[in-house]
Amino acid sequence: MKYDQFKSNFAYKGKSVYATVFERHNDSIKTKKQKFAVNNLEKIFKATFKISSKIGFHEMSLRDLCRETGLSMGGIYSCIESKDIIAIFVKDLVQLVFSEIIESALEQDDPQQALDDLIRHCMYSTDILHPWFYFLYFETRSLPKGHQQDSKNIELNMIEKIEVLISKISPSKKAINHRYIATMTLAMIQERYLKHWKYKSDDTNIDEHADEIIKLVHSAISYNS
Amino acid sequence: MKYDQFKSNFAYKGKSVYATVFERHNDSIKTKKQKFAVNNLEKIFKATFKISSKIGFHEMSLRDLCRETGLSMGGIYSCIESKDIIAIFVKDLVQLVFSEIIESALEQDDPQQALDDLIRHCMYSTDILHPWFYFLYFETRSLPKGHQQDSKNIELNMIEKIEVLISKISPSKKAINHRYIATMTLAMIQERYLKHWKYKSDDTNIDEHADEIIKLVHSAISYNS
DNA sequence: GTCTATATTCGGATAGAC
DNA sequence: GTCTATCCGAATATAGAC
Repeated sequence: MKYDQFKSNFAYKGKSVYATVFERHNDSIKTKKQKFAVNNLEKIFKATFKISSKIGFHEMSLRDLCRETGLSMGGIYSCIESKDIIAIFVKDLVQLVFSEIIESALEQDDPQQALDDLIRHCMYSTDILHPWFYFLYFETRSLPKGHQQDSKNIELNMIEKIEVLISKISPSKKAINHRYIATMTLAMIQERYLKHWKYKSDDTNIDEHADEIIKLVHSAISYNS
Repeated sequence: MKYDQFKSNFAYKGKSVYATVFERHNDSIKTKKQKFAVNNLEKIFKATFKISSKIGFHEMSLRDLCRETGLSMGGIYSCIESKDIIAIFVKDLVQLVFSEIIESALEQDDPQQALDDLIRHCMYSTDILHPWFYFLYFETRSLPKGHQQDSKNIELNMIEKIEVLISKISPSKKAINHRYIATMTLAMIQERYLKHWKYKSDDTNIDEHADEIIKLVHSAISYNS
């Protein structure tokens, strides 16, 4: 399944992301009407990602956020109970998306196909939800203490799943350590969304990029000497 | 040249890093006696790295810095003219170290050996100066606008040099794009110092880790199909 | 060269009108 | 549900004593 097809089936694109956030956290959101809340959440997240990507989450003041969203302080606080909770909502959504990607890729029996799908779907979802994944990576330190380990576990869990698949593909020990290949696979996937500025003007599209990563992983798995 | 030998020849370890900072920036440092300045710079940088790695540079207040260094506000400001300049000094040192690593590795004629050395020396120097490189990666956004591009250029320059070496090793076009392999090589090097928390309790030492990266790069260069 | 004390600005958060 | 006005603590930076 290539990018276009993946995207058309993807549950978290457009407005539906904010609806998901609202449904998962409506206990802490003062505004109870979904229509109002989703509309403001969209403004708040888009503005947060825009400003934070330039200067960082902590340096972004709520007055910056008012200016960018067009909302007032009161309007902001009707959707979020504190500044911190914006980052927590992001972590929660990223966690949800990755867990669904993993679950879906592991449904099939062929480990080779499962690995390729996992790599592809990670790349596609981190592209569609780029600001969310980018934010979480760079702002994990801004999360309240209890949530920071969650963020690291999202990554460790993904590496573990990749490692298991590699070991199924190549049961005998090869030249390059499997855990190590798994770690590097994720690092290569992250490279694209973390260094977005490198790829904006690039002619390599995301399908080709995924192909290159998959080839590189295959070459590492089968490497001898 | 393995880690221990590299480290014993390395110019920027221990106190000499702070002496380098002082020499390169003494025009903006009020304290003119090297002995005093170097001593305080050491305290300031160590404290900055410790606090920033946990909560981020912007969230670190100068009062935090006073507490951690044992210096007063006046003592801090005798060595740095503003908070921002701490980050600028870091960028400057990282730039210096990488440019010397590149220059030294490219002195030899064999491109295969030069590439292996470049990878190894990047890994070793980013390990020895871990807090400096880690800080620059995560705090590039905290740099004053004019300095942010410098930071990105350090990375782009390294990738370019790696790409040239790969193309010398493998002049004919192979299955995986050379620019792409170069980009991934740097991403793999960075993986270790960016996710330090993964490797603290790991039994893989840095020489073995460098070996694995070099094997993986070789496998990518020679991959067919 | 280093300290304490202070000026001044700006942050997150809230109360109450509409 | 959204706005304006305001509280209060904390931030960077400086002035002047020692």
